[in-house]
Amino acid sequence: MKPWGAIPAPQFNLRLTLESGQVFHWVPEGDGYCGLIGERPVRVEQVGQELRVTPGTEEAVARYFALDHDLEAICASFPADPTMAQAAAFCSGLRLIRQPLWECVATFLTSSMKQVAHIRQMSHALRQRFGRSIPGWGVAVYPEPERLARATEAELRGCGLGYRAKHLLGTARSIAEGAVDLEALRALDDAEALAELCRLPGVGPKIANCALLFGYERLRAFPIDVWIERVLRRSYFARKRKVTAGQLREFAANAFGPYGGYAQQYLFHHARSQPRAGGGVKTSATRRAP
DNA sequence: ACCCAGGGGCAAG
DNA sequence: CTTGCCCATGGG
Repeated sequence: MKPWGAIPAPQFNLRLTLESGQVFHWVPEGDGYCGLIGERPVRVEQVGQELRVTPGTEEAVARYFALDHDLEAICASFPADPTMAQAAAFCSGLRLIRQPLWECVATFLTSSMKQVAHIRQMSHALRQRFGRSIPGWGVAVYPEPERLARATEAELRGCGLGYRAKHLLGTARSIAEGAVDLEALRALDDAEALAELCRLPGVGPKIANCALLFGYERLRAFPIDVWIERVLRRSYFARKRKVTAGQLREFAANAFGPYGGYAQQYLFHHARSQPRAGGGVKTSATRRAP
């Protein structure tokens, strides 16, 4: 009997998906990754068009990595332009992960102004310090809002959060005391859910859209950060001088269709993987030219 | 609408 | 080793 469960995974690229800035707690191990899906420890490795996973986690893994998303239909819905085509080709097999809500909101809250390496460090520090640890497993469960609500700002700063400590504490308390109910937001439309998320301290339009996209599976959500802003200005507003944030938002909402979030993720990851584009090199996959 | 604090890893000097 | 870059949110 095989020591793993097998899942067919056509049109899927595990490495690309896990290293595209969606989640920050998976640890490379051998030719695969160890991590958690919610509270469940999982090891996953891709061999060709098959995933080999911890036995019993097949269903959770398939759902987490959204293997049911129809990538062909999604890519076919994108606007037909060279920028989009290049990004889609570069990101072939990249899927949007279905993340647990609280973990998603909290992690993206801490991501503001931070590079991937540091977001990863903060995530692991918070997990180790406040989360339930699993014997024999290198990654601990992300701490519940109730647990973080009992922490002090100084303790959170001790996890490397800096000024984000205050925001995470405030947000954890809002949720722990029921001022905002993340589960209940599932019933709202995109705009209403966005507004509710923005009530949380440290959560603005960018992070709220990340939560909509990665947590609530609102595949139209289009988070705009400076990387995406550069792509949009360069590729879609090349002739215009003054383009306001509002114009960019409006354009993004209309031009990329029902799967705009996928388009955004592909444009984002492609842009960040270009060597020295815009000065900062951020992803672990990028390397400087010799 | 504009301006700037804030924080620490990391690349560059 | 030291300097400067990164770049979301909130508050003035």
